[in-house]
Amino acid sequence: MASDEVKKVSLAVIRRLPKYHKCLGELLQKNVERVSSQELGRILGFTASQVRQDLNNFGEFGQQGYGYNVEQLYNEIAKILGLNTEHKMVIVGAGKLGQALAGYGDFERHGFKILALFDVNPNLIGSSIRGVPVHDMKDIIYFINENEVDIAVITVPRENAQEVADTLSQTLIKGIWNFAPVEVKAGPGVIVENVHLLDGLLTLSYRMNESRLTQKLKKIHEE
Amino acid sequence: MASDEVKKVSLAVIRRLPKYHKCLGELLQKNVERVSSQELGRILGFTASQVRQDLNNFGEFGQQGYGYNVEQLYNEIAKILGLNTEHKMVIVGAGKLGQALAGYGDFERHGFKILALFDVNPNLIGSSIRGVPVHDMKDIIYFINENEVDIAVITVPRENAQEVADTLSQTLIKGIWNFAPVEVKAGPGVIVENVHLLDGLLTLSYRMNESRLTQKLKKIHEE
DNA sequence: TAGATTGTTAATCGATTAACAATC
DNA sequence: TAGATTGTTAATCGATTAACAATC
Repeated sequence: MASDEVKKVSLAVIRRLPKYHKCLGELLQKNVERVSSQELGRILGFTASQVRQDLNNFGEFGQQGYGYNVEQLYNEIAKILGLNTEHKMVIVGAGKLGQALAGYGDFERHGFKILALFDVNPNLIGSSIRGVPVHDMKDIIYFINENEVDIAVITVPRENAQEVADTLSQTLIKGIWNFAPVEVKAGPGVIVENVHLLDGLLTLSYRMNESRLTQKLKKIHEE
Repeated sequence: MASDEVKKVSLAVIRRLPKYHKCLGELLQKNVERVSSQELGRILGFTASQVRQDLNNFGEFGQQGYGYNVEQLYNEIAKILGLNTEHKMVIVGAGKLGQALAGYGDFERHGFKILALFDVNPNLIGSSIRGVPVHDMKDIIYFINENEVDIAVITVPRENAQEVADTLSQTLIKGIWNFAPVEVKAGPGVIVENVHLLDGLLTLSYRMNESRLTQKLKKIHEE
């Protein structure tokens, strides 16, 4: 049964797809018509070889002697990323972070439409943030199922994050994007992407620390 | 000159360090005294072998027949991550995201002290957000140098991000944590960590799309 | 001492890079 | 046609896993 063996695409490749997508979008903006794997690699800091290997995971998008058509490749990658259909999102937690994400235009621009925020705070319920209404947390299950919401963003405090994920797992939601600093689990068929903001800061701190040490070592050596 | 060859630690290892740190912190909280590489790996989803390899990049922290002392290892990793000294941060951009980060307790808890927010908006300048004052962007160079600020967080709109990074490069700042959706560059000696929020969302979208396709394929096959 | 578990070397696996025939 | 650049196979490189002697 070799025919339906799904060639698993590695996470490393997947995490590069948004970079290609963004870069091609910028080229498109500049009215660039075609691009070679070499040029694309140069811009992104990848080798031409890697660019070709990456893209060939998904199909043959190029043409020998020509390269890749920017618009076509942009659209192909959008399709691979699932950006050809509009996604409907809700944000759970209407605190500062929830509000920040609700106002972040980049999401809408890529077809992620934010329908509502949800919160338990009666002072927030009924208000609206940059045109996005804040609803009562009590109504979330009904709302998600009724509006065929795809993706829920969790921006509640750590203590409540798993509980929210459990509630969401009872709905028709397909993806959870979690900003609370815990690894939340969801029901089967629900894809979870955990964001670890602190990790990025600690990595920065490590690199600052390391560069300081390296400089110190250099100095010692020069003496 | 083999003696000062710095064995470069791979990025993959570095990005795991915050996970070890967090996990050990939780074990410490639970008063667990010792932990084996096997147990630590089990919790984090790594192999015991990988745990030992990772840690041995930085020293010999364990003891045969015993494992690792939780508190000691926690402190060692904190030191490696540069968490033994307090870091001073400022946030550039007092919009919703800047405000959200200013109120995020996890940073302080790990020794990252937020001294101030900076903005150009006269309505915000002079106010304070959860005890953190908002200053005029004009004063940022003086403030950073005077207060020996380590790290600057950029939460301004994309258009202004590089300009802010250029300004910061004129100061004694050591690290930049950039949330604007552009890859900012900084002067020599300044470490930059770019956060790509949208990338995470696109990766989630890809995985949702992929799982949908996989299920479709399965169905076709079953028929 | 005996059992456990490390640090470390060797084997395996996977991802990146190089090379080149195919072809536009 | 000649030049360019792909898709793809082979070679290399690096990271993960396995194995085991050292030792607490």
